[in-house]
Amino acid sequence: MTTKEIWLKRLKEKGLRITSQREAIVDVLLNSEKALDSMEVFDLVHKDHPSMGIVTVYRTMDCLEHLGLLQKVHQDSGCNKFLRLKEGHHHLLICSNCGKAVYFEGLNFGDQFEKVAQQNDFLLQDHWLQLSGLCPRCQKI
Amino acid sequence: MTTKEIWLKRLKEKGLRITSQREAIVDVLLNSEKALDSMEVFDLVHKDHPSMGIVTVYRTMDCLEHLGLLQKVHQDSGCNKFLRLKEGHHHLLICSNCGKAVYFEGLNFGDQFEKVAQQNDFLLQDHWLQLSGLCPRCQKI
DNA sequence: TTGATAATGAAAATCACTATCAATAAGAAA
DNA sequence: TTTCTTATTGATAGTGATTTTCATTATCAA
Repeated sequence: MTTKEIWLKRLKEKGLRITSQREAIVDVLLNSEKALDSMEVFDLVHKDHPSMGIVTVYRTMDCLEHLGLLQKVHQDSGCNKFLRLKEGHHHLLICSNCGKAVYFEGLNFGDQFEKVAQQNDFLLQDHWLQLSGLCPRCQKI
Repeated sequence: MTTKEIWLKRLKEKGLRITSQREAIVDVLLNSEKALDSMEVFDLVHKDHPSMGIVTVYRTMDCLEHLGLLQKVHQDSGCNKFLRLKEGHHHLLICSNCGKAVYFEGLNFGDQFEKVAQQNDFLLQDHWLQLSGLCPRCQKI
């Protein structure tokens, strides 16, 4: 089962309908290696679906986020971009030039974070870690 | 010299003027233990300065950010909140309930971050780490 | 094939923020 | 202190991104 099929199945399970617009938006999101905002998705989708309205993009992105398929990514360039969410625990490495996003695992600072929280009498709930730099391609430019 | 005096001196050094509005805004920011957005600052300042316009708050916050006295803080509740910036390298621990923000030091993951970047052929430029949990007060509620 | 209703697109409304501009006030110089 | 330059202010209008509304359309279960 492809990722697209999984996503569409997820929509169906919630009683939501599969429309050609939603399929087109999902296609764009699954084929992008960087986080996209609604306007960027709209522009990309518009080529094949000239009649699609921007409002449908906003609504669909929102819907996919609520289903846990997309996540918001925070960057200096804005906090309204969405990236396909990867299952499990991981962090993000983002190219500061082109926006390419890579999930990585292997770092586990849980104990240290817990210690810092205790030192400040906080009850730790979550953490947020993101690395930024230049991806291989952008280093060569 | 109080922090307020330092901030006002900083303004003066740049040829900027000390106005009663700016003083009032600085007071609010220095007395807040959580990050505030412009509207929140406006509401707090408005009590003593009913004639102050929201535009002045926007301008002053912007100005203080450029002077390196304030920094933008990203949270689920919004990415337009400002917090007084602490000098040196540090990270933030934020209460998910009341927003109280505490700077902490002592964690240095530079080497590990560098390693992850190399594994992905990225040239590391920056990192962003934030812990969230319940502050002492909010744990008791 | 039908029918209930979810989804769509267009337009209007809202929101946060920015730009414009005449009036005001800070503060350096006289 | 008074004067004068000009930074700052507040009101207003303007902008761009997102949302709400609503009549029309399309999905999909029966």
